Amino acid sequence: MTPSADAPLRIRVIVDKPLGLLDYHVPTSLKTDIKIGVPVTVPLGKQQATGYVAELLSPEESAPPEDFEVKPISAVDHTRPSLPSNLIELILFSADYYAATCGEVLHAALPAVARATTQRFTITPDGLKALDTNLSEPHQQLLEYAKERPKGFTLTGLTRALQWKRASAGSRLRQLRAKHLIELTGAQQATKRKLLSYRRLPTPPEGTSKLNPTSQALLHVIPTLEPIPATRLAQTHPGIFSRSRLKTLERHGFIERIEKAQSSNPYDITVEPDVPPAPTDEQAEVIDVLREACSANTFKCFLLQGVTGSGKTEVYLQTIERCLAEQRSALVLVPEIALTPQLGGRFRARFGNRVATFHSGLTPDERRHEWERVRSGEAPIGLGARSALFLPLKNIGIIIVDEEHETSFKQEESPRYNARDLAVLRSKSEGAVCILGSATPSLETRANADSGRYHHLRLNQRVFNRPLPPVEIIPLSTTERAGDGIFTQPLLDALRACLDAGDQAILFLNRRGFAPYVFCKDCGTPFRCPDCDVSLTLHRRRNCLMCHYCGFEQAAPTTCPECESDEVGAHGIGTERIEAELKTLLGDVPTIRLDRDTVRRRVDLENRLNEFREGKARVLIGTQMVAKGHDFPGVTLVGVITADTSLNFPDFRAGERTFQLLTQVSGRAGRGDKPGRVIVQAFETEHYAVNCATTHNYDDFVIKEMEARHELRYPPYSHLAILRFESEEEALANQEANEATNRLRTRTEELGHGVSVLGPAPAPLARLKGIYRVQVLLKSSSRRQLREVLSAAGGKRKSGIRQILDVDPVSML
DNA sequence: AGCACGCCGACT
DNA sequence: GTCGGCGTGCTC
Repeated sequence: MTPSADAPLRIRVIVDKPLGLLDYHVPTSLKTDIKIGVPVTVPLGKQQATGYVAELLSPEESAPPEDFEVKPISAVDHTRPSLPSNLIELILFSADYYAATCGEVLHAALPAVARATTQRFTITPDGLKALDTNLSEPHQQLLEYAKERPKGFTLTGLTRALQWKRASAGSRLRQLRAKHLIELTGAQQATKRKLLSYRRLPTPPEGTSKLNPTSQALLHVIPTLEPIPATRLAQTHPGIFSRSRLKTLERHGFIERIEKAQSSNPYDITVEPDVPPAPTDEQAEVIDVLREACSANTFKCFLLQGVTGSGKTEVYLQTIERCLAEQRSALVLVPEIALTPQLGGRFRARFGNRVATFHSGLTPDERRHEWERVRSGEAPIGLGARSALFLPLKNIGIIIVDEEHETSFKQEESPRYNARDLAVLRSKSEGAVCILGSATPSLETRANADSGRYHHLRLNQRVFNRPLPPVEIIPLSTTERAGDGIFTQPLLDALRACLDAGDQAILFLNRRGFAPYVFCKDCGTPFRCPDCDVSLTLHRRRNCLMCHYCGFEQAAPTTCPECESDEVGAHGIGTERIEAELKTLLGDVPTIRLDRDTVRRRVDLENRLNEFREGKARVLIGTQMVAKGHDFPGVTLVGVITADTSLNFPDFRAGERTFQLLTQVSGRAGRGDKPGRVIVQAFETEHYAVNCATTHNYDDFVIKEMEARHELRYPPYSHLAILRFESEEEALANQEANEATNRLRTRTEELGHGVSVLGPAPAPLARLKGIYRVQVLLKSSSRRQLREVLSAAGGKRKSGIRQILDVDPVSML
């Protein structure tokens, strides 16, 4: 029975604040507009907040509450788009599952697009007069800042510029506003600017010769077909770009200005349409199965396990094609690091502007435009990292998670969601097909495939039947070393042979800097980070010691601060040291180093990888950055300097990570016409994570690793949650952790549940950025029981301490 | 997140 | 004595 038209309507709203659902009632006049997903403006304390309708309560459910007053919503916000109800549902579920507020999830889900408006402030005439009067120093600074910005400024901008805490910046702003020295001038969307794009006109006007050479050059980098945004031109051709030059070109009729960008993904604007290649027999079989599942219109989850180079992307493309043909949309999630224009390029080549891509290189304008293209249905394919999970797609037919084992799908701040797991859930609630793709599936996913919950598909052959490269394993403990001991003789010989043959090589070590341990040779004192529980790494190029966790930096010492000895030693190997040693051993072989020290932004990575691909260097030295997804046809040798660096991490997934990394990096060899070769140096040559990677034997690895997990009751044989307490005061952190543990233990006993409460214990990184970290680990074979126990976790809020709940953690550190 | 309330030190 | 700084708590 439908509620009568005059019955009071009560709703629950997700506001764009870190809060839970809030109740409001709807004035009769607004009733007809109210549906799930509709944007509304609501009174919240003294202010107006923006939010979305999440629930319509039936009259029976909406008994007037005792403890608060239900206010009416102010208005339906017609300036912002509605969200599809399936997205609202996903947000509510995620908040509940990961113990976050739905406001936080909303915030993470919407790219500053349909979100709240940013308030802009300006100085008033009174404010200008008040400068240099007897105001407090911070107030003076604030007014100075405001004076410089007649167009207005935001709280965030102010906070950043003056390096204040947000809270104090806010209260100072409020104080000045109360005195009418600052006023609120607008609450428009922060990015109101139009995206200016330019297109070269096919018929140039008379008198081309009048242009100076620079303008000529600029003219020629402007495409004739698709307009290119001015911002992009500025980035790609900083030498010849200038705003006035563009204006001149426009005035003389060489180019035209387009205000609303037609192609919103200027990043890879020059992609040529491709023709789907004929799939291999193996691919064809898999594509058939997946297409059939898509046409069935019901939820089904697949694990697509394909060795590196087996052509998973082509399988995705051809399966999506079927979905689109059936008028359904597609969502593709890729790990952060793989978010290269390359993959986006392949999708755009196949599907043109039906793809909306999201990566960190987009400006807010572009991001917002892509989001709107998805929402309006113009782009039925959404491609992006983690947060793309929340794209407002309607009628989803397929969700693909590529490299599903990657840990970057898990957000390491609240809301601590795992996009891979939520992808499966979203597929289920949409009746869509889900594909989890990987060469080395996570143990969790593998277990689901083994149990039959997921359907297991395999691609065992590389395209063109290229063999996987043979892997030789060299024991570091017994093999003769060359030079200062980084290279064993066999690896050095292989490297020389590779270079002599005119080929390229990759050297991999998962550790940057020169040496990870620095100490006094006389008294043995190690150099440690003053704020973290880790040792400092020597960076020789920058001549400093660095903490890789907090960024602390100090000049490289020449004497020991304890005993004043001038014998300071450095132990261990980092990528920087490999580069130096290579110079010693091989002379002037051109090398490229790839790690966080040499690659700051995505474009750096792209540029360096391109340089290497084009043969500008012979050896590529790097951390895990070199391991992921790039094709280097010229590479015939991959050398792993120390395979077991990541094996000794105090995390039960250390073995899995090591295996995955080794498999990935091995896959870089032999991707061209020449066969490849991989040499792995290791201390623990007998460890199965090393062993199985060298024999390309995922299945054996899984058997061994599953045994270990089973024995210790770790996932996939249990579900985990970590409750962590962080405080500058060690005692406080311990005390809170103890109290919480007692509450949790009492609860488990009361409920008679099979939930283990382990700890409290210092986190593996017991101190980080000056904060002590104590944690409790909860294990249970039943998710439901785990959740029930966790409900006892919440103590009362206390100052000086932060409590973090991490459901399904991917990192124990 | 923002905003108000309420408690402590440097000024009239 | 008050002003104004920042810590704590609440928002349907």
